[in-house]
Amino acid sequence: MATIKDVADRAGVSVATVSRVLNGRSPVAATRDRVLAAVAELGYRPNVVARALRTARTRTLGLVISDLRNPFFTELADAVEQEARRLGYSLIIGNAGESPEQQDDQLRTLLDRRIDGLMVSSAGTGSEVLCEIVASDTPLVLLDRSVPGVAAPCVRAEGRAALTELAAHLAALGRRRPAVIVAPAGTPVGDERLECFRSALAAHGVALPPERAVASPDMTPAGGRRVMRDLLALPEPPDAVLAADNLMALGALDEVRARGLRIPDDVALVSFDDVAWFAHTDPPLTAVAQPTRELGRAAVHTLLERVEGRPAESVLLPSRLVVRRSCGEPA
Amino acid sequence: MATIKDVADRAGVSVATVSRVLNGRSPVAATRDRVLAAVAELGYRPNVVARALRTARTRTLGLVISDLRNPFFTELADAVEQEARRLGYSLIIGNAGESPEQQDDQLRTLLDRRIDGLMVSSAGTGSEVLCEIVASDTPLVLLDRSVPGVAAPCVRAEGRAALTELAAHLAALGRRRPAVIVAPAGTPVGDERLECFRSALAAHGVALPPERAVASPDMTPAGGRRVMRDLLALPEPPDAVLAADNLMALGALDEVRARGLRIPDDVALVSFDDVAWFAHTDPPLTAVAQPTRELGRAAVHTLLERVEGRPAESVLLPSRLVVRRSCGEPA
DNA sequence: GACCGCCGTGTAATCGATTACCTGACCCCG
DNA sequence: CGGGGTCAGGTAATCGATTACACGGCGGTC
Repeated sequence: MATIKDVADRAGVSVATVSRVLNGRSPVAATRDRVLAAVAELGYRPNVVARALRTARTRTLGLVISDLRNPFFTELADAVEQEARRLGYSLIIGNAGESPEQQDDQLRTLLDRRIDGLMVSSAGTGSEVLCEIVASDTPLVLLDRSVPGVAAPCVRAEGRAALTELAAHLAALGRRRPAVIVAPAGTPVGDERLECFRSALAAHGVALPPERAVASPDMTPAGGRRVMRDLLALPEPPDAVLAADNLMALGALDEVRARGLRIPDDVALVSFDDVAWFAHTDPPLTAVAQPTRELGRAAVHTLLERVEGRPAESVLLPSRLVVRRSCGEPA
Repeated sequence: MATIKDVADRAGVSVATVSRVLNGRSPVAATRDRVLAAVAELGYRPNVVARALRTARTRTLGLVISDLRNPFFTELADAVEQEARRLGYSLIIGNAGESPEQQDDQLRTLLDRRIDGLMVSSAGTGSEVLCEIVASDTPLVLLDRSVPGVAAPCVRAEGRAALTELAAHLAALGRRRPAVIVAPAGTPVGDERLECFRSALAAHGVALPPERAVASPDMTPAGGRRVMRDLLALPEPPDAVLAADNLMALGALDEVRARGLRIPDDVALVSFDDVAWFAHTDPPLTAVAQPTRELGRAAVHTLLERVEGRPAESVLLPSRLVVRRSCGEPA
């Protein structure tokens, strides 16, 4: 593999000149042409490892997500990668698989690779490594999930408007006994969404008592299914269920089907998180859609502000309600 | 951030000694303890960029996949990452988004980062960059999709046994007019699977005429849906359809539903590729399951053979039929 | 007691780039 | 025609690690 020295020899100049040409700091056409010709002939590509060592910049960002196999995060990661690439950065994705230990492992690996900045959609609550990162002032942006005690800008979606709309939608369809399958304990976003939904319902004179807001043990279809079973076993079972995440919604759907109940006739189902698959379920699921791709883009922009030394602020984007058919047809 | 020199100063030894201790080449307990104490006190972590420059090894593998948002590839990527990490390597994932240009872009980026080896699940047919990679003898393994003209070991699944089983399954359920939604042109694996299925059907006296083996324009739900529409418009519409990929199967399912037909009563549907979601569709889809995680693991092992200078061979793993309810209940 | 060999450790070269600093050619002006 | 300014481009230091080589101290052997 050709090095800058080979190019210099071939063009009959010094390595410094080659470097200058390649970085656009040589205005002299004659030498520049010779150098570029040599680059082309040798198929030279700069060694980014050496460059990173010298400049202390890798032009690489890191993204640690809680679960790569969750389609919401897959799309988020894809959006982040595209935007990073568009702006001349590479992205390294680390998958935490919803395990705090694996998350820490991924964080360490990314730090060791001297990435220029880090985005984290944290699994579980505050991590020691995250605090170290803040302390070491590596640019950090929290994505989708804020972490208490970690002072870093957070890019996420809020659901107030969409949940207000959802409450109205359900009320208009005559649903009086809503329930929520809440995210596992320790997800502050989840609590916030719950309160939002509760107050939006109250505005229509509909109550959301604690026994109908049940936390799932984990963010999986199995967890969602379990909670749905418990909800349906209630003396007054719900006539509409909101699941706080797409995987739990899926599990809830399974439980409803397994009991031979029909959606939306017997119970309405809504998911927080819209993923492409929901358009293909039977019936297509009404969902609160987070602006996934915008979140990814905003995260990259916010992070690059920090990378380039400017202060950066948190970003809160609106979600919107996507009405399909899982709550019944509007009149 | 502490460097090896800081550690050396603190421990009162030279950088060479620190390096030797850290790489296990110093058997002397006394100095080793001093060095390790200094490492701990300073929170020293070796600069992998510098190490990579010196040793010309990054302990990083690259994976380029055709579409990150396709759940089959997501799971594949996850499996590859886990196995790589288990063996002490990092993985950088590049998403080609089913675009050959973007694939080439990702390949170049990975080469520039001086990864030790590369796994590619290629979008489209032979790429110039892929040939360059083979020529530059960067260790390369093809994953899931072989590429004609690229001499590299290929790790993929074959479907003979599963398709034979599927043919028997369909025959036993009285399906006489099977059809196939074929992968877009230029996917050799697709043709092979088609032939496999055709001959397996022939063994049961069932024909698969060309008009019932239609290639989709692309690997998307929309493409699958379009082909399904054409198939159902045939004078003799099929009574069982095999889609060559999970996304096309999804589109096919939509079209069947949109027409008010029922699965399996009016038409049976089978997907090549099993993904977690298929257990949650209505009805749950029968599918040919590739051994996704094993494929990922095998790809890493094969690649590391090449990385460590040993010859490596192609791997062909068996698929298996997962019978759910989309072809009808067995008698 | 001298010599040899072994072994632990330090010195310095090296990987491939970037860049501060210096040199020398050329031009312009007085 | 000489001095100073401009500027292209070369020399060499540098980033943080690894590692070949040199060196010195110690122990064993004759």
